[in-house]
Amino acid sequence: MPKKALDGLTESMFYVLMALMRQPMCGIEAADFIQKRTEGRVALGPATLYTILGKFEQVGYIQETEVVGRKRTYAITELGRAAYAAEVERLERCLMDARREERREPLGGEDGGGAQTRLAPAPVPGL
Amino acid sequence: MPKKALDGLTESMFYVLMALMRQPMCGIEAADFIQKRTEGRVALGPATLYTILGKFEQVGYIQETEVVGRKRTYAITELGRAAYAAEVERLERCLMDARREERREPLGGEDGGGAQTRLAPAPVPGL
DNA sequence: TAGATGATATCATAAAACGATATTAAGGAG
DNA sequence: CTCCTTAATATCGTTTTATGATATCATCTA
Repeated sequence: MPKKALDGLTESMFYVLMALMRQPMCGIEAADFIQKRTEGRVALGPATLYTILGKFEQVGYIQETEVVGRKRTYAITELGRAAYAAEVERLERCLMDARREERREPLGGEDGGGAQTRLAPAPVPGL
Repeated sequence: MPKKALDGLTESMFYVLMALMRQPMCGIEAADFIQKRTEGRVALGPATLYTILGKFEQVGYIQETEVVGRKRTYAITELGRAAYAAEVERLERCLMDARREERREPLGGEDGGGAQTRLAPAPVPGL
């Protein structure tokens, strides 16, 4: 979700935080965790992985806690936990909205008198 | 999610499809719908909106069904419905993984004998 | 001294987001 | 018909993220 940085995480970012929620670990360990937790569905290459770790350290979502040789261990911060929680909520809201649509729940807009979406002819299934 | 185009929709894209799932409509109507359905949480500007509509028409997620003056009405296609359904599933999987983590469910990796994630000291809450 | 291995770092390119601004069509007032 | 307003779409330019490929660097082993 470009432009408004980190307002709404990408899937990769979300899983990186999830990994560090579990326990402090290094980049490779996080990538391994993600692959296992998602059963292979999500797999981060090194570029994506370290780009995200760098960004997260910059903004204070994670913190380096140990360096052994080249291996850097990161722990999630309070700010990072908050971002993770916010992201869970965002995902839940998306799904909630989807379910509301399935039920064709009416919209609750400010005014309610919008010009258009008054539930018309019904979606042509033939397309 | 750049690079691998449209593999995993962005939030904006997801809601555009949701709008057209409801009924065929034009860009502005979709934007209005989104703002109402999300209670203002998601608001697309014209640039984002028409970029997405253009892209979606290119890849066949939507189809122009009517042009009245400058107003173009779009309908979702079968391909678009499939993409929407896939996205719902992706979101559900993300949340499922998050819930599994909360419960500290063990990972079910191919081998199970990964080097690291053996659930260690417990996440330091002090950070 | 190599060489293998584990881990991180960077480059270059593509995709997406989005504010700002421009363009265009239709309809109404005079 | 001409001018103005309004609704709707289109495009520019910049920022942010994603990612394959490749490079670097530390540690261990022989």
